[in-house]
Amino acid sequence: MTGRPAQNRTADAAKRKPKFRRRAEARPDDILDAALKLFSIKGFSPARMEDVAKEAGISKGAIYLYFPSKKALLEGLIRRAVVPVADSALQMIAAHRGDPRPVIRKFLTMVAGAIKGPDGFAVPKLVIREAAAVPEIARMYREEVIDKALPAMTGLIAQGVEGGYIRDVDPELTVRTVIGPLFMHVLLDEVFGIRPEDGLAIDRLVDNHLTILMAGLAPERNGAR
Amino acid sequence: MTGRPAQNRTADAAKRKPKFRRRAEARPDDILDAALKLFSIKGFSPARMEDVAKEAGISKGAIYLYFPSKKALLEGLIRRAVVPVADSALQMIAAHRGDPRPVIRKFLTMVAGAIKGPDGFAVPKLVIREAAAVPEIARMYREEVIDKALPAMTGLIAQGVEGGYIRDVDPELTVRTVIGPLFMHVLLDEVFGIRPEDGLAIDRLVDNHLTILMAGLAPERNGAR
Amino acid sequence: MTGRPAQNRTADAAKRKPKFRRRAEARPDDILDAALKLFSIKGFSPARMEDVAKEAGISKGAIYLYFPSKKALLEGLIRRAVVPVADSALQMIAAHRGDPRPVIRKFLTMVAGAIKGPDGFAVPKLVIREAAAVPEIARMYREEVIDKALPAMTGLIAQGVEGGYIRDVDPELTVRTVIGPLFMHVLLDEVFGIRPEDGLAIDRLVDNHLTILMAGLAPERNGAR
Amino acid sequence: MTGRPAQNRTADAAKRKPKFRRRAEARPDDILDAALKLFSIKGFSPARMEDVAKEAGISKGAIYLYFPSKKALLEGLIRRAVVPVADSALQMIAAHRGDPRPVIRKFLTMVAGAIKGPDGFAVPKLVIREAAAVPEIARMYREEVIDKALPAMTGLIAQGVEGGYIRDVDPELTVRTVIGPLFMHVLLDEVFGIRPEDGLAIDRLVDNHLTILMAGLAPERNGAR
DNA sequence: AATGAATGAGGCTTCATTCAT
DNA sequence: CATGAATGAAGCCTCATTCAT
Repeated sequence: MTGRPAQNRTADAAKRKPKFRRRAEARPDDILDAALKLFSIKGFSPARMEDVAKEAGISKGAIYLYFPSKKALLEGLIRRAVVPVADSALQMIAAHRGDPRPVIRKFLTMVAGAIKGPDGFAVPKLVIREAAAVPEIARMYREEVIDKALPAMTGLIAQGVEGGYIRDVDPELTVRTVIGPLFMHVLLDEVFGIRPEDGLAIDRLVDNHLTILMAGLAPERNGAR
Repeated sequence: MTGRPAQNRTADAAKRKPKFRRRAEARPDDILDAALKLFSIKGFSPARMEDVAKEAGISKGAIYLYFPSKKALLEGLIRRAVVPVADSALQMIAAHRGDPRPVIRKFLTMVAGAIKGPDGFAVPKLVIREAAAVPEIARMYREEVIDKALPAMTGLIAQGVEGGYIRDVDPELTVRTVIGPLFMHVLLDEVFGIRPEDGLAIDRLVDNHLTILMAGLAPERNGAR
Repeated sequence: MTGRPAQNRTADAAKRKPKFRRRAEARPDDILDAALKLFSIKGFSPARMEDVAKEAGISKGAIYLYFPSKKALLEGLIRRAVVPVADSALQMIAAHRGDPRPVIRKFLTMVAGAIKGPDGFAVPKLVIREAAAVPEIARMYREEVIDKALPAMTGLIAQGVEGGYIRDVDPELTVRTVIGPLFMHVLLDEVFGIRPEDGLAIDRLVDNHLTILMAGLAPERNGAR
Repeated sequence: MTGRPAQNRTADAAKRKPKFRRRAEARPDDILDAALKLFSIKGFSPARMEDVAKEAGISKGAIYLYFPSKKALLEGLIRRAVVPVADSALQMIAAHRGDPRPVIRKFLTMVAGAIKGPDGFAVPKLVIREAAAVPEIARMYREEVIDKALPAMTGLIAQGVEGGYIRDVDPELTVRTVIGPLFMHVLLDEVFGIRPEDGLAIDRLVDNHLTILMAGLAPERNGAR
């Protein structure tokens, strides 16, 4: 759950290519954009440095002016995407008091928004794919994203249970129920191309999920079950 | 959501190797076991045929007696895992009439059981990883698993809504809410090593999720919303 | 001072090449022969593995079946050449008692013989060239050859001085006078193509050198100097 | 046997670099100094132009303002070192009449002096290393140094023999006996780090060698041998 | 004149695949 | 059937050289 703006410098670079030599400016970012694209399409290992270079509008060797190795490219990719997440959304959650359900609603909406953009899910998907082979990126992503987001949500739910806003559930496991559906929705789309007829429909997904979730988390009326 | 019955011949083969010449039958399955293991650990592309051979207790060349290429190994892997799923569980679902919620409960429990075993999630994870690079396996898995399971569940929910057993939700999207949490739970475990303190706890996860889910799907008491 | 027989398997291999695949036998030695040749001609760094392979009559990849890297090839080269030297000639020297001058004569003749063959000096020359860049080979050659030969000669001379067979010289430095000329002779030939009109004439060189050396080492007649 | 007068501007340049922009003159010499240092340490081929530039305190591109290629750098190096030798010492030798042994003594002392300085042997060693790969430098060094020094010494000895100052030896081969030990001494030091306990001790080496050499060259007393 | 970013040919090494045994 | 030596295409990375600034 991250995403990155990724300005399309790539296209511009391609146009300027006719010139024999080019000049510096935002090269590392261009390269990371290109790498993200190709690693996403072909996977880290099969993607060729030459293709990344071409996509970035530079030469093979130029990449090594900014990144010492292919693996460093991957790590740089994750690192760049991971930084902004850290503090932005989570303050809101951790600081909350009172009924946590509006916060949950806001959180899911926010995540949905981040994912909707083009390649909004590219980095997480890449992490999932390559985590087994490149443990560093799994660790980095875990430490910077998961280990911050998950406890925040868990705490929010725990506090909701204590405050009587939420039925007596296991907070740690309930987090899966909260975000799992959103995750699954995107994965079905990204991996198998499975999506509702009217496009990604991520807003409708969140709405539908929230309807069920809120009812499901609501404290039992009297004691019925 | 599959798993592979394929008994762990791998380990046995390795043990017997030094002694007796390996048995002549069941070779392809041994190879697929080895391939699954190595593709899971290192990824498809970085895994070497030689390692697969060693893991299977045979020679490099012997693999090619049964599989024409590395890619065929991957496809064979998916195909093997995919076949049994097809018909087993889904009949139950498609055939159902009446309150669908017990079926949902049974379904999730069943899937949880399949995943719990060692490498019960290996194949789906492999599909997720390699789908972008090897479209064939994405297609195959989609056609054989997803396109059977998803509509079955969707129909079950739709019918539940019609029958008044389930609140008025979008069946297609609700499927994500039903199975997403289970999926997320396993992925957190497999990719990041994140799991509850008492182990995978997949049964507790299902219990907790079902509690929320059933309450969330229950028809509104009178008509409020 | 070493040399190696180096049977010309190379040529034969070339003839057999028309066959698509070849069989194993003395492959590592063939490869070392080829490597020695090419490293000698072009130097270690500029020599290409592909050329070594071609010279050896095999494919690029086949080299790596026997040697893990280019550097290992160089080290293997030195190691192979170095082993035989160790014990052969030096026993004679170390064991000697009495007038050492006949032994010196024998020693120089022996070394001259070893050098005379084709490429008899190839390995030492390679060591000299690459020692600065690949310290391992310098160390290996030093430990296996120099550190055995030099002390043996030094001891021989020291004992000759003590026994009154040799004038009062510094044994450690005199070793340079004993073998330096032979060394210089070969180097002039190998590096600059400078040799007497009648070919390498190494026997004549030794004769001439011995004449001077023996007179030079002889104890002073009465006491003059 | 040469050495290079070229004052060690290298070290100075490095020190001044951070402060003032470097002086505009004498750049080529700085570059050659840097090149000599790096070629000596790593060898011609492995040494990188960038490192040479850094060592010289200038930029990569600046080298190409003075030398058209890496090879030209090597050749320039040799050429610079070679010029002074040509005329200086050899006049003395060629012009000599009478007993040549004092001249030999003077010559060896002179060469020893040239070698003693830091890197006094760097160029010859470089020539030896790269001669096989870059024939131009071998030829140049030969023509400018060897072909001048060797015949001069040969002639000196020949004349000594004719004049009865030296025993009846082959002048061409005797040259090896005269200078070989000095050469060997330095090579043992430079290549293998082998030197007498009290340092290079090149003066003692020359003394010891001369003792033997003079006695060895002296005409036979009456006829004994 | 000087810089150093950029290029791209080329080298080492890997590994899927073949095939002689 | 099985083996594993051998092949050779291909990938990562280096670095001499160029040239826009």
